[in-house]
Formats: sequence, C-alpha cells, structure tokens
Amino acid sequence: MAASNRDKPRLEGLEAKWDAKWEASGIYHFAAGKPRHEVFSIDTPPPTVSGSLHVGHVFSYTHTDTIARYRRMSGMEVFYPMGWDDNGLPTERRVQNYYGVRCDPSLPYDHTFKIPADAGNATRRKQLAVSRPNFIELCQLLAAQDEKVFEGLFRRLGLSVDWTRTYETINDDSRLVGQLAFLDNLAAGHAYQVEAPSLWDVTFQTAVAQAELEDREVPGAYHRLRFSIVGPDWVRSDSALTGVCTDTRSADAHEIWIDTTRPELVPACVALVAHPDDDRYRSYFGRARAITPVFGVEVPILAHELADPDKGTGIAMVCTFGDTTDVTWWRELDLEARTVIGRDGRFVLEAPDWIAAADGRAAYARLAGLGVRSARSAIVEIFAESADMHGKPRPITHPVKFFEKGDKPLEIVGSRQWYIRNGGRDAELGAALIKRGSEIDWVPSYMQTRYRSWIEGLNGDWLISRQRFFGVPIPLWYPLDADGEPIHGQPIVPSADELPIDPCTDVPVGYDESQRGEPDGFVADPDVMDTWATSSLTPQIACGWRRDAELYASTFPMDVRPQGHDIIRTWLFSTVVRAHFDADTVPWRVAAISGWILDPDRKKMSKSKGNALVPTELLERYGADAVRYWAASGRPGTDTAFDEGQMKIGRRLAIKLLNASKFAGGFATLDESTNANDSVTLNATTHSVSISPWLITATTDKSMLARLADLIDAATEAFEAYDYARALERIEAFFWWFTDNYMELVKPRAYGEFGPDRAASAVQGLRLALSNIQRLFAPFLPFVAEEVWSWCNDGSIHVEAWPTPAPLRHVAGDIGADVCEVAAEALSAVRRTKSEARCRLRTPVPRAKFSGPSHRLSLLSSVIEDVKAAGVIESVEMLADVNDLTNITVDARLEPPDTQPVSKTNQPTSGADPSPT
RNA sequence: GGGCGUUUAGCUCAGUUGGUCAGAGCACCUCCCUUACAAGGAGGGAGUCGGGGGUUCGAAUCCCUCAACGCCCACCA
Repeated sequence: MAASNRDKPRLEGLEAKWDAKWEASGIYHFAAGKPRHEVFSIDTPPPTVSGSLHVGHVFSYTHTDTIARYRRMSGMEVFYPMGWDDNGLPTERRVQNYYGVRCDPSLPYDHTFKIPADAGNATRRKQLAVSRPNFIELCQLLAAQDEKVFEGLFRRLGLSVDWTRTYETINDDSRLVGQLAFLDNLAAGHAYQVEAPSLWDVTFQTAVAQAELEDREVPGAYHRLRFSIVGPDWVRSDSALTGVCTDTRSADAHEIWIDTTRPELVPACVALVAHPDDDRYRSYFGRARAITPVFGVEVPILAHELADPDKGTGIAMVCTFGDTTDVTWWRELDLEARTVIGRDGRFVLEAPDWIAAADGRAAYARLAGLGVRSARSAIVEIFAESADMHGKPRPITHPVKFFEKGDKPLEIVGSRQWYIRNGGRDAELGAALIKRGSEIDWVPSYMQTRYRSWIEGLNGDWLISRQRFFGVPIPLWYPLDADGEPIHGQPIVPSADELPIDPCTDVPVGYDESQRGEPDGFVADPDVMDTWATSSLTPQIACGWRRDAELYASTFPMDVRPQGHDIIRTWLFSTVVRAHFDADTVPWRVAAISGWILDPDRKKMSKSKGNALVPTELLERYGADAVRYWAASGRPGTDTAFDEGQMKIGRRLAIKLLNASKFAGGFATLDESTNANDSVTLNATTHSVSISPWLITATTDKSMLARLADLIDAATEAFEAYDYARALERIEAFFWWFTDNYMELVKPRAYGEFGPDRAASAVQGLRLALSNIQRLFAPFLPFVAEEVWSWCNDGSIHVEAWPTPAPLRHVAGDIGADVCEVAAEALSAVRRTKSEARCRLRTPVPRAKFSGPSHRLSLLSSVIEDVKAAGVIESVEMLADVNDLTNITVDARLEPPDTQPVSKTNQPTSGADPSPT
C-alpha cells in the first residue's frame, strides 16, 4: 500500500478498484462439493431486465448481500447465483417498442432478417411483422443487452454474487427445467388441460391467472333494463311484485327490471338470478321465464345464494360472461354458454343463432365488430329507442378486474388452457400448502399471514398457459384425426432426453415435418407457459435439479428466498407449489421479505408516478457504501422512506472508518520500531501487521474489548435472525462511541505520554478493535472495509472470519465493559464543562472534582490516568455522592484560556464553575 | 366487508421478556482549524411515546376500544 494513499484517504475510486480485484481473485465463486450443512444457498430474485433500474433494486438486493457476506465470513460456502428474468410479456412488449416489430406466428423464419435500423428509437406507426423465431431472437438479443446494464449496477453496488453462476429464465437450462417439471406434473396428474371460461386480456390476447389480477376503480354506470315475463306455469301474485321496481310504477306486472353495468351483454344473457329467500322473486323461480329486451331471447329465472337482494333491484342478469360471478352461476346452475365477445375484445360479426327475432338480429348488427365501450354506447341508444331502459344510466365508480400489466378490463372467454393444481379446487392440497408455509421461517413473521390468506382465497387452479411467444413452450403435440381435428385428450409427450423442445419447430418421434397440420398428422400446442411457471422453478434451475446431482445435493432445499411482499402470492407461492410436487419439501428454510421504497409522500415509488430515481446517480453522488448504508438501515419487511440524508450519513461513516483505521495503523509498536529508530509511522510496505494481544495491559483497553465482545454477540445474534438493520445499528453505535470516546481517551497514551509499554497497550488495543470493527462493517460497507483491511492485511476481508467475542474476553480478563463507559462519561463531563465555559477542549483543568456513587468512582479511579490525559486535567478529587446514584459529574476549575474565547458571552450555564479567579 | 402492518422530537427512525426507556441521527443553536477525520470535532435546546379506557407498586411496552395512514384479500350484477 502506497503511503500516499493513506495520507488523505478517499472513497473515490474504491468501487472500481475492488470490483476488479474481487473479479480477478474469484473470492465470491461457489466451491462445489461441500456438504449441504456447510453451504448457504440463496434463491436470488431474478430481476425483470426489461424493466428500468430503480432504487428498489438497490434496496432489497443490498439486504440479501449483507446476509450473504455475513454467512460467508461465518465460514459458510455461499451459493449466491444471479438470474435474469427475461422470459415473458415485459420483454415482448419492450422488443415491440424498441425495434418497432410485432410477432406474427403465421410467418416463416426469415434467415436474412436484419435488425431494424431505428432500433432503440422506433417510432414507426406500423410495426413490422416478424416470424415467431425471429421475434424470439430479438427478445434474446435485447434481454442480453439489458442484463449487462443490470449487472453493471449490481457490481457497482458491491453485490457478492457469483457472476459465473448466472442464468436467464429463457435459456436452454430454464426451458429444460420448465418442461421437465411440467411433464412431471402432467404424469403425476398435477397438470391438466380443460376447456373453460377464463380471464382474458383482449390487448395481449392471452389468458391470465388469478395471481396476475388487480382491481382498479373505474367509472361505470347502472342501467335499469326491462325484461318481460312469460310462462304457462307462472301465476301472477301481487305480493310478488311489491318492490320489484318501485320507481317505474309499471302497470304491467309482466315484467322485471334489472340493474346492470354491462348492458352490452344482454345478447349474451342466459338467465336471471335472485336470492332463494327473496320474496319479491320467489314465485318466479323455475316457473316463469324472462324475455331479454330487444333481442327477445327467453331465459330462465333461477335462485342462487350469491344473488344479493340489496344490490340493484335484487335480481341479476347472468351473461356469459360479464364477471366471475357469472362463471359461478353458469357452472352451478348448468346454463348455456352464449358468447358474443371474441378474443380480440370485439363483438363477433355474425349474429348469434340464439337471437331469432328480426328486431333482435337487426339490433345485434349494430353491435357487431364493436369493442366493448362502443357497444355499450350503441346498446344504450338501442334501449333508449325501444324504451326498455328506465331513465338514464346512473354513474358509479366500481372495482373492475384488470390484468396487472394491461390497461383494458379483462373479459372472460371460453378457451382450452393448461392448469397446475394449487389447492384452489382441492381443500386437502390447499391445507398441505398452508402447512408448507409453517415449515418456512418468515422474516418478518407476520408475512406468513399473507401467504395463508392467499391460499385460502384461491378460487381456481393455476392457469399456466399463455397465448404468447417469448416463453417456455408447452412441450406437447397433439395428434390430428382424419378430419384434421386435434385430439387434445391424447397429447404426444416428448421423452426427457429430447428436452428442451419447441413443438412449433420440433417434430415428435414417429412423425415428420410434412405431417404438421395435416389430417392424421400432428399439431403443436401453440402456447407458452406463464413467466411464473418458470420463475417458480428458480431453485431447481439454480441448483442443477436433474442436471447436476452434486450441486443439487449441496444446495437444495435452499437456505433463503429474499423477495418483496408484493409477490408472495405469485413467486413465493408458486415456488412452494412446485417444490411440494417435485421434491416433497419446502424450497427454502427462510423467506426474507423486503419492504418497498416510499417517497417522502409515503407513496410507493414507481416509474409511472415519475418519482423513481436512477440508482446509478445515487451511487455516483454518495458512493456504493453510503447507498448500501441507507438500504441496510431499512428493517426487514418494512417499507422505507427514500432518504438521501441517510446516504450522507453513510458516506460520513465510511470516511470515518477510513480515518480511524488510518490512525490505528499509524503507530509502530515497540517491537516494530526497534529496528526503525523512532519512526512513528507504520512501514508503508509492511503487510500483515501483527496484532499482539499480550501487549494489551491497560484497564481502559481491556474494558473497551469487553464492550466490543458484547457488541459482537449482539450483531451476530441479529444477523442470525436476518435482522441486518439491527446489526448495523448496533455496530454503528459502538463505532461512534469508540471514535468519540475510546480513541480520545487513549490518544495521549498511544503517543507515548506514559512510556512505551503503555503506548503499546493502546496501539494494540486500537488495532485489535479496528480489526474487529472493520470485519463487522464488511457486510455493509464492503468497499471501504476492504480498503482499510488491505492496509494491514493480506487477503480479502470478505473471506476473513466473522469476529467472535471469546478472544477479546480472554484479553479483557475480569475487566468489564463498564469501566471504559465510566471513563467516557467522565471525559464527556469534562468536555461539557469546557464547552459550556466556551473554552477550547485543550484548555488545561488545574483541578477536577468528580462526584458520583462510590462504585462508579472506584471504576473511574482505575482508569483515571487516561481520563486526566485526555481531559488535560492536572489534579483530580473524587467525592462519593450517595444522592447521585448514576452519574459522574465534574466540577472543574479552569484557568483562563491561553487565548480569549471567540464568543463574548462568556456565561457559564450550569454545574461548573469556570471562574478564573 | 375480512385481514396485516404502522403511529415515539420539525424530519427519518431505535427502544428485544413491563422497572436508568424518554433515545439516536438529521435539521436547528453555541463553541472549537485539536498531531485520524473541517465533506470534521465538542456541546445544547427540543417529545402528553396517535386518542380514550383498563391491568399493575410501576406501561411507549400487556389488554380493550376508537382514529388516521399504508398494504393484502374479497362474488365488483
């Protein structure tokens, strides 16, 4: 280490310097072959690389890194891989925008395809149609670029990831694992396909799963519509009419009014439903039938518990399908399916055959081809013309289900989809999965509640098939019958050694390509799996499941899954499901849940709100250690306010560590200086400076070490509980006490005021303490800790042993932590007296009187030499004061300062008597 | 509608089984260029611990209740 670097230690440049050295030395590489109990394996969250970098990445990944570094120093072989989530819709969408293309699966692969010249800046209105294989290539290309950006940030942040162990959720390995696991699930009956109504995003033209839904409050309106009543069995009952529609005063009782927010779905109406106990409608059930307005379709009037008598008129129109309740009614009441909205979200062009009346068909013609919103306007006009709508639509705001990534309300359409069982239709499986949750240690513990309540609220199995392109393909083909129709019940399953496959380009054994799509030939399952179907296998992907038995045995089940609380229902839950099926175990022992970053308004920071900050700017401004300090002060699971002030404090802390280390290393001890005359600076070329604990003889030094030992216990205990924030808080508090009090107390002695032996004790005490303090800070401030460590040691601090208290207690012997605390308190009292007298701290004190309880005074007397020297006190008097049970107070007689204090208002304010007379 | 969390100084937050628990840092004010550190250092003022009840010798801490904020979930016609 060049001495010049130590003259004025700086933080600038440390990140590039040490990142390069860590990369070169490979200290974070996982050494395979260790037994499971010596390995600490981390299921790192693969960031969505198509998203933008934001401070949230810095925040939660730092938490994990502190844990990883702690475990590494504690002697564990840390398995800390990094995945990139490039699979799925976000990448597709980014590729579309970035290159100005869209995927057209009907096109053949274009070998001559060239990347559009305006990539990154594509503003063409008309997107270029490209084949599915070309589109996937673009996805992979762009994802690879994006991954570099993320890796750059994470390296800059100092994550101790093993960068030789990265994976992409779309790479061959992930596809292999995803397809193997799927085929396992299929063979075991955990995966199945069914033709059923499912939630459908009309923009992305894909089915979506329950876990991907979110409710949004949107404006809507109630429309009160008239249905006529017919039926040979129906006997009119006046009582039955009471309240049916109090505000229409209809003289004709042969009608029912319903309120709906989806009037455009009247052509898809299949029934009216009211509560079985509702006296207003009871007489209709099973006897009368209703005629839909305008369209003239006859539908039954039925009873069902889910109908809410207090909503609208108490009777609901069942359509196929307006919402999930419609699906329930459709299924439980065994109703027909009358679909009018196609997969593109538009009304089908052909008038449905169940609408027989000419008026009805004419009315439908006005809806054909329209989107939902336009159709709603159109039908309101139609009903207004026919006088089947009472009054005007009554505006309301109501929650509507959206795909979390979409911006149009979801529709429900019937389609054939693949599902994996997740307990949503099987109480026994649900209970087993809830029990798995109890086998995991949750940090913080209350997060388990979210997991449990999500499972308890499931209303169906996990829909995994997506009608998209950039994902892991469902690895199946279907035989075609003589008419060219697929036989879905007899899928053609590839063998494991064929995987991964893309059935759209690969051909099943026993067929050849010419038979694709031909009668008696085969056809590919065109779908890909949902991105969570791959992400749910991150432990299997990272740990080498079915590919590397040794790695798998030493890393799985993993130790910890760090993640945000917003994806407990998706990533966490689905991972538990897969491990339950694949390995009959939980995937990890601990789930460490991070909170979110809130901006100063206590809103979640997000790009859409325009308040997200670019993390690279923060790293530039404050340095990685400072940003990590801020991140690590956010407690597990707790949402944390974005606070640049904390980064400033972190920066100051890092600088303090530099300077304190420089001071401690800047002395030559007796044994070292014998050959170097009276040199007082550490030989700049000497590495591996020895620490000689046996030279520590002074009570102050021993007591400080006892206090440090207590700190190590506290920090270790906090880390074992995954509470990095508590560990940091304790370490930091000790360190400031150490610099402000201990270092000031021993400074005169270290400079030799009491002779070489006493100096050696101080210097060795400083060195031993700093050696421990540097290691305690290493998980939080890896760059500055490595820098200061390198001044006196060979090798990286990050593979040094985590401090243990026993050696320090051995040195301390029977001296307790309380001695130096009393000394610090006495010194502080002296300083206060001087400060209140507006004197310099170097002002000599001719006589100081310390008063306090006798047991504390006796502790003080054992270290009074250091207190006198640090306080520049010439003589001391001690007065036991039984009234003052706790505190040391000082009555110092101060001489006139060498120079007059700057302030003119030289007024003592309390306690001390600074009068110079 | 159900559930989870939060509420302590102007700000950001500690406060572990009830008893040195009224704390830290920032900000503010005063002083100090001191041989690790002026991007420093030494001091100081500042809070009805969200409100109300209760248990206890004693409550920021335990119980009940209310309120505000945030989040999760819910069948939203």
